[in-house]
Amino acid sequence: MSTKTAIKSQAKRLFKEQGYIGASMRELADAVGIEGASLYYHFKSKEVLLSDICFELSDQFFSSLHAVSSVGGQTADVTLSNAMRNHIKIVVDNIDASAVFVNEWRMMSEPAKSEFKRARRKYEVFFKDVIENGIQEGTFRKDINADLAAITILSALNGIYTWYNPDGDLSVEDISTHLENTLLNGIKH
Amino acid sequence: MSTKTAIKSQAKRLFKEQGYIGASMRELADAVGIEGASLYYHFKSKEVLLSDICFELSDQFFSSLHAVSSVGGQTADVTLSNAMRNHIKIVVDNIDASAVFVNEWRMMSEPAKSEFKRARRKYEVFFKDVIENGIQEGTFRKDINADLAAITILSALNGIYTWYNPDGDLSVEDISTHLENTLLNGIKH
DNA sequence: CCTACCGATCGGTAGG
DNA sequence: CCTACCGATCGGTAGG
Repeated sequence: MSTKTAIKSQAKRLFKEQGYIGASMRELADAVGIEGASLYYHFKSKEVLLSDICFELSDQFFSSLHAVSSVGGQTADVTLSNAMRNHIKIVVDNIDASAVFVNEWRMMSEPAKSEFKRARRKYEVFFKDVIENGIQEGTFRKDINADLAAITILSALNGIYTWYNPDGDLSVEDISTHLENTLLNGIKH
Repeated sequence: MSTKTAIKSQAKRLFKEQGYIGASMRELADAVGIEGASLYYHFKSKEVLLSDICFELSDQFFSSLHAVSSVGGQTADVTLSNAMRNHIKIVVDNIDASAVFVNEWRMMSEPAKSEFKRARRKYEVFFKDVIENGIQEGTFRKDINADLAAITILSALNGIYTWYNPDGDLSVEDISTHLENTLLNGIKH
């Protein structure tokens, strides 16, 4: 693993554990095994490190949507289920980066911050549109607010990083099945 | 409003906007209209401010549970619905504090941090127990994982602070109805 | 609640 | 990738 990759990897962990501002560049350098000043050979600033981490994950989320929407002729519930499962897998495979993505993006300055917000909104709108299609198809109930449902679902999926234990006995498959069930079918009989 | 109350109120806003570590005591003092050093007359340290904010909201959540469980003879779906609605109202009425509660509690040091985690887990377990009761009653489906469902529901409810707009056209009642519907009944027909 | 102050630490740069 | 360094800012205290 290159030094640059090692820096990014440790940055994800430290930004998650102590927050972007709480984690110092010296501490990061220590974790990697170099001097503080040497970090600036690899990254122009602390903030570039933050935006790299956030947009790297954002790109993964959009790749997933691209894969999901390139499969045509599915009913909305299948499309939504696929998008959710992909999202869950990305979060579980990138727990530290997900925490940064969810919590620390606000610390970016402009114009990166606005770009990030636009991307995140676009992602939410994809989910909203799938749900709206499902309502028109008759797959989903017509009394639901598609935008609110999309945000609710994504909140629950993004929350996974707060409780997921990589050493626990829940597989990605288990989590996907249960969350999909709860959010799409509800818990009532 | 007393100075102490004003400090806490501004601290909620600043901790939300800039994170606990990113918000400085000088900035907080400016927002209140006093000198930085004067804050220490009202609060022993920055961290006491943080834990006060977190535990104040935690207390509100537990008061709500107490009210919910003192009403006996309800089926689990009604109990869960009441607990969810109360939770949503507390979040919406305390948007800034909710952001701190969800994101910044990790910055507390021991023993407050462990105490906070225990309280939060106890709260989750209440939800889990209600769901388990509902499964045994036959109110809820028996193939759901009660603990996972509880955490999923609370993730979605806690996420409200990230998108709720106090000046928007969604009332607390609207939000409660839609989220309850989505999470308890699912979005499928 | 203020003035005056302090040691510690921060992100970042110069020059090699 | 390191040594040496810098201005700025931090949370907090002393004494009034």
